[in-house]
Amino acid sequence: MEYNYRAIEKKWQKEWRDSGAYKVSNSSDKPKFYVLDMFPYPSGAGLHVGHPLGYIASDIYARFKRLKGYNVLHPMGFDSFGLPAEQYALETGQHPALTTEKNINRYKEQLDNIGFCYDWSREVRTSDPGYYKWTQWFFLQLFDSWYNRKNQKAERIKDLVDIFKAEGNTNSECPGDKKLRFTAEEWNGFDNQRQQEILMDYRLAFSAFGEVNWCEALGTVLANDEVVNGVSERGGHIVVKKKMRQWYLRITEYADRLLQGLEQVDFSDSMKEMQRNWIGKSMGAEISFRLTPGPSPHGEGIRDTSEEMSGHFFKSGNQKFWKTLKEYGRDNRKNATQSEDLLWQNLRNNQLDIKVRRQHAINGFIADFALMEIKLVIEIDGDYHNEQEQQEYDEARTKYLHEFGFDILRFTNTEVLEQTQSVVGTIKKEVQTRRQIKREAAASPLLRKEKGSGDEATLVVYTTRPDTIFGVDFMVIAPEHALVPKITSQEQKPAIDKYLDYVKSRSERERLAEVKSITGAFTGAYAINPFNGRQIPIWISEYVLAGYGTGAIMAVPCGDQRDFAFAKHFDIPITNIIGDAYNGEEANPTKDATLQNSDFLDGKVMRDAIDIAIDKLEEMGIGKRQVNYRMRDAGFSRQRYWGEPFPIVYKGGVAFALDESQLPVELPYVDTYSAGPEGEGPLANLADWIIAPGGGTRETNTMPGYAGSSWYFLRYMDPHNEAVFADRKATDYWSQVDLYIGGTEHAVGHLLYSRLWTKVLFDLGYIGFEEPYKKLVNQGMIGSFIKNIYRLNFNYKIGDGSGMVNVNQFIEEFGVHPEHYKADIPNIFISKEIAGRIDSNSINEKDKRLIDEAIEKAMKIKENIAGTLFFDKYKITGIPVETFLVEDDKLVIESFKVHSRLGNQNSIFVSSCNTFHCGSELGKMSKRYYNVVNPDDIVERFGADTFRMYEMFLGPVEQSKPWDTKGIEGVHRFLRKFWRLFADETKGLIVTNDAATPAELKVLHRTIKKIEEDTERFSFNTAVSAFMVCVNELNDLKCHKKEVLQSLLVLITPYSPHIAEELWKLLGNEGSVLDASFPKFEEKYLVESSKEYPISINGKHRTNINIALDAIQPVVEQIVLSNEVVQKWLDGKAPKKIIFVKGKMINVVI
RNA sequence: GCCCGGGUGGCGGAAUUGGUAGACGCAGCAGACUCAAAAUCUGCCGUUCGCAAGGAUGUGCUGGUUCGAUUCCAGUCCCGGGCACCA
Repeated sequence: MEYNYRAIEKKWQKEWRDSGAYKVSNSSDKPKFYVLDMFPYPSGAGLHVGHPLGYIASDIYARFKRLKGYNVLHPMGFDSFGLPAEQYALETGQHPALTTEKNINRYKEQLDNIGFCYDWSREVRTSDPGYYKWTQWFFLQLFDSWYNRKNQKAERIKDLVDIFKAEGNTNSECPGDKKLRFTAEEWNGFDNQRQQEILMDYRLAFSAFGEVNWCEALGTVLANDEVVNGVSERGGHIVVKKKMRQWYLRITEYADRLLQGLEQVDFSDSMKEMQRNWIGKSMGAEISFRLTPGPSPHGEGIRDTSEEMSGHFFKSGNQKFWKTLKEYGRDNRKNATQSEDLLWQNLRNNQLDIKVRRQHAINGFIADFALMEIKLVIEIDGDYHNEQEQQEYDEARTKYLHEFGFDILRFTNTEVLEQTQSVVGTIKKEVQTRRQIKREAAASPLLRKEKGSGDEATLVVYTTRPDTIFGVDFMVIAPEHALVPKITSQEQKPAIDKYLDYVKSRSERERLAEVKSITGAFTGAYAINPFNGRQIPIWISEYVLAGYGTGAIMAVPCGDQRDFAFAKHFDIPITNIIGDAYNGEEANPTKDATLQNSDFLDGKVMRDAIDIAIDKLEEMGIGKRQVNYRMRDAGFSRQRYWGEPFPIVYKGGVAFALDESQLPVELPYVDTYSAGPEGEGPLANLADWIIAPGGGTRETNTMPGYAGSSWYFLRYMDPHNEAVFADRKATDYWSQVDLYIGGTEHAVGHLLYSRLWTKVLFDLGYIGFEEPYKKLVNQGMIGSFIKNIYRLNFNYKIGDGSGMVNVNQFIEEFGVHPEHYKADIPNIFISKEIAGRIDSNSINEKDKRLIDEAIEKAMKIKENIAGTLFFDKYKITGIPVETFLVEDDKLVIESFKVHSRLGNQNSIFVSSCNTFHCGSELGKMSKRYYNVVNPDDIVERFGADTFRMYEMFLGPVEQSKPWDTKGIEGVHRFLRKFWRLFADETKGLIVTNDAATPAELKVLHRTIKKIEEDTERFSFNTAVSAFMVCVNELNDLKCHKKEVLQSLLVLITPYSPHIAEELWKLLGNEGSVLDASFPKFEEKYLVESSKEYPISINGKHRTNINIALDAIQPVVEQIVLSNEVVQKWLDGKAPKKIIFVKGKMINVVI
């Protein structure tokens, strides 16, 4: 009875399919376990051996959990919307629906060959209308939600509208347009269109104008991947930025929760780190700097900061006036009005649990009362000015205080005098609300300022190092910064304009490419250091990005390398604030130096000074703690065909959601895939479809690839439900994915988006959990060697040789690319050794002679073929050669001539020895390297069980490693050996019912323990090796006992299910081994009475002695010392010390 | 540049808390069976000295802690992955 794996595997795969062995129920007494693979995009190339690595790992784990008594959900599906199918359609005219269907069928066939335990009845495809109906539905939920920062969760738009009706947006900042402020009255006065526009600035799915890569020549928008060095990857056409209306997901609102959620999930450190980097949270401060006057090109300039105005309205940028101001405040306090005094009596001494200052100077103003902590000013409108004048002052003052983040509460004299308690109550309430907001703001992206903004009088910078404020030698703002035209001085205008032209001429790619070049221009304007009044020049430079922070930085050259380089390049004097820690040669970004030349921070360690500095800035009202995120809102529309249509119609320019009952919006059939008239997606060409039945025009963008994959794990739970995306009972039962396996390439994209969707669904009450994936395991890539052959460069002239052939002409003439040209051109191939010498310019005479001879030979052959041939002497090109034509880096020349796309009978090989070597380097498995190994071939040769075990045996799942088909023999031999424990070729089944010996039981239970532990911690490679050890030992013991073997069979089922099932049946068992229960490990079989102790002398292992495990130290010492090896090493001396670690080892120190 | 991994035989890799480094497999060498091949089985297999017994040395490199370090600490080099004028 032979191990006929082909027959066995086919038989059981059919059996499992017919009996529905892997069908999973949503109701079970067993505990649930959800094992999920990242579903594949079904590409035309099919699977290669790298793909199933993760699938095998998850399959093993799923089967293991099933044996352990869990109800296991282990589904599979297809991420079937995507660009490649559309690209293919564009090239061949085949509809993506057809090619996708074809590819999926091939994938399923390949997957079934490997024997996975998927419940195919739960298969999902993102391109199915029954599936994307719900993707569209999710989009509508996002569209109909906003993020309530107070409650830190998504809420419905109608609740937001209620708030606006009642109080406007005074208590919540608008995330879309941070400057937008309106009252309830104003809101109610807006027309519907205006209201919808405002709501769009709050929606979690919103539309806005964004830049896309527009390629005029191709008439389409390109993904970032498709753009290389500013031109299209295909064809090399110019690509420009074009503004288009796009959909976005407001993921930035969830930045903090996405960050915090990482604490609750079991992802690898590097994975978490990648997500943290992506979110890019940094803590720092925003600091407002006053500007000194600089004559503007328009002659307006900035208002003179030393200007003094009448009344108690002051503006001052320098200390002299600050002082004057303070004196003025003191005077006012002495001459307070009656109402001021009355209110003061009610506010002083922390009566409202907050410190209130009276007649306090804030940035050039004297406020009647100032509550610095919450940035609130209380003013009592007196009656000693005429009304007109008073209003002007108030207006100006309000404006300026707003600029510094203060709000003003106004009361009249009469109010204060007559309704004192009501006034105090109002203040009290305001204090509470503002404190609450402040708390939230500290924990959310709320406080982010509008990018690139700034106002005329101040420059707001973001810094993580406010402690270095005395080391600021210049400011740098982004060239796109709104302040640039306003502050540029007359003299500097030409230089700035020139620089701006230069920046415009550079594509984003270029700006990013030349990281180290230093460019910039001086604006002629100065900012004022608020602490020492120093004038700081303001520069612009492309190294400061408009999109991050405030688009402006304070440059501290002694502490930041880029700032340092900039200062050196433009000869800006450098202030040293860290003494010896700065050597003048390079910046020192330390946080541990002690500050000098830093006024009130002198002597402080920088790390501690950060908080002190911010406190001071806050107290002065010119700075605040600020959290910044690198993450941007996620673009959610594509100008493509093969994706989910949006359930959106436009009426009068306003986007409206379709009603749920109108879903799905099915993707209409098209026969051309070219872009719409304005570069929209192909859907824009369908004049009929665009007109929506209920009026209005449809959105012609489609959703991106990650739309469908953001929630697919939920659909598996209840895949055929037509009423909801999944029944709440089903999502409550299956809940989080317990184990998610997939590649690192989705670390930030897919994982972040699906975490976002899950959080939104949770907030809206649709599901009961907030994180989709409890544990994530990343499988490594399986690489493959790329074998390179080196060809002597040549040119081939057609016909009479009147012109050299360029590639396009060649293709026209011969119908193939020259590289694939199989005709009789006598190509000359150079062996790796000589090629290496050519590359390193150390080519010797012999090499030259060999090559010259080859050329001569080629020329002779050439006489028989048309055209003219030229060789480029001693210049070579490495070309990937089909790996199956190379053995141990040696080219199989005869096969090459026949089977390679590069070879023909005239091929000439130049080598300095008998064999012809190719180059070899580790790389990706890819069609274009001709190194793809197809799992079907491996399964055909060795069987699915061997393939599964070998993939696991290669090394840890998480690790990347090269594929080597040779090694698979070992695993195959192991399975045959395993089979022979049960059956003999001639005698048939040889399993006996004899009782197992202690030695056999020991082997078995040691294996049970090892397999259980290793499987549980995803150490599948060591588990396979444990099986090998076990089989070797049972073989040595000649053990064929059912008692032992049957348990072993269950153990190995997850790894090699087919052979296990077959032998299970042969042993006469009823039912399937899939439903057996995992053998129970029993310690008692492993208990030993003695141990072969390793004996070390001075830490070096010398011998082993068998000693009883319960022996106590004195006895052990005696035994050890009497040992002859130990005696020899002691050489008559007495040991200094004997270290005895019970059950481990003994070390004698001499 | 920053962040995260990782460096162990000819190769893939093992050593779970500091305790016999190199499990298991591949490749290689020697042998058995065979007319032969395949298949199978046995032995050897880090380097080095030695006929052997046995010794020296050895986990990228340099130091340190320890009775004892692949494992812990400091520094350094190299490789892989991610991010990148991010203030």
